[in-house]
Amino acid sequence: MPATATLRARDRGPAATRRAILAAAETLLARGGEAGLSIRELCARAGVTPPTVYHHFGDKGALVDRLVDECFAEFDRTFTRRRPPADPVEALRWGFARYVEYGLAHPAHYRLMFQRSTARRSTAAALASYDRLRRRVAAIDAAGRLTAAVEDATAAFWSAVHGVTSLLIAGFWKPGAPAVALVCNAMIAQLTRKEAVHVR
Amino acid sequence: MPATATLRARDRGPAATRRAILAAAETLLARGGEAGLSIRELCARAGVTPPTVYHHFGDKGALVDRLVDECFAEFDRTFTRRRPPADPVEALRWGFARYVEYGLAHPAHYRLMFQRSTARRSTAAALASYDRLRRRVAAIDAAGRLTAAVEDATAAFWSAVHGVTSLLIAGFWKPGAPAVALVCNAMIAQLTRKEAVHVR
DNA sequence: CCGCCGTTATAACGGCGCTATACGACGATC
DNA sequence: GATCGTCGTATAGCGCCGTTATAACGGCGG
Repeated sequence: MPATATLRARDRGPAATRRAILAAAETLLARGGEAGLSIRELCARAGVTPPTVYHHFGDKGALVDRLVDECFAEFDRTFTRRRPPADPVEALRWGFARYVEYGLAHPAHYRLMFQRSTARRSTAAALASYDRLRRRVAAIDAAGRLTAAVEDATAAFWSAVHGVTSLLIAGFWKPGAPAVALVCNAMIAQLTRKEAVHVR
Repeated sequence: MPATATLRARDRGPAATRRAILAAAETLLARGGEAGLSIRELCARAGVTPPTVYHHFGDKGALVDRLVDECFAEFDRTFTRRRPPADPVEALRWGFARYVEYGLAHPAHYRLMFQRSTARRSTAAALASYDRLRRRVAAIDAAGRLTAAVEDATAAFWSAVHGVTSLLIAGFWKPGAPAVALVCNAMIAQLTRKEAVHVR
């Protein structure tokens, strides 16, 4: 039993209550996906009653938005915990591997972040993540090794790695499937080159 | 007002009732996505009461399964309505365009077919669709123009085109975005070749 | 000490998926 | 032609959901 749930909300302070609610939401999401994320079940786990949740977050959608922000924070940590290779193309390949890893480790989180049915506006956290990919691609371009516009290549890379990740998560094939490497390698081979080309 | 809903179920026969239920389900899916697909709302539109639905389909999941089957039938029609180019590689490129077209025309259907949260077993209809793609890829291989194993290349092609389609549907970029063509072209350029290579 | 206001709780509303039960129509049986 | 079983459909209700009107609690400024 989590310690945060043993205390009633009254004896804990608003900030801790917010944290307990988000923590319970994350647990429920991890266990039962978006469908398993129920306000009432969440309240039982967090030692809180529904009006408290609505007081702090407004409605369920807003609560999920905050949860997605936390997911993106953890997603970012996946890329910053370890150092990428110095070579910009290898760094991109390394980033693809981390991306797929995150999806497989947190499938419910991934679905919420990238496949939410109700189209919400992209949060700042999501845009920041996308921008990190763009900077990686820009670094390849700066080295004279990108064969397309930075903006387009970034979108293409994300599309491809998102495609393999979502099908992996959906269970259409297994983690080590050759298709995963095939897609990543094909995109890198086609949109980058081995040697720098100096355009003046 | 649809004619099928003006009659009470009693005066219509079981087969027509089934059809009316599925038709109402499809309308609701198209209008409000999976979340808008409610049994009770569906009943109101089909002129039917809940036990009738459960008598015919078992539960909501099974009803959705049947609906997905119908989606795959329409999906198939997208590829058979028009003739693909004779060249096998161009036929694949043509198929990618039809695939993306279908996703953009029927986003809620697409999500249900390929992004359903509750992982159901793949239906025969879904496997048949995948097999059609595999045959297209096998035709490229038979022409000596595939640079990977048929199985792996098929999975890779699907991953890539699914990636662009789902991000298009999610609204992350617009239909004409360069990334779409970039991904499709990169995959084709990397996994096929222009001229046949005869390996004996 | 009083009153205010942010925070939390009680209890309820309407809608959901689903079902126990009962009723009606139709074909088989005598 | 009357009887009966069976299949299809309807009534009414259960337990869950997200959400909210209302009220009680408790720390803080007066």
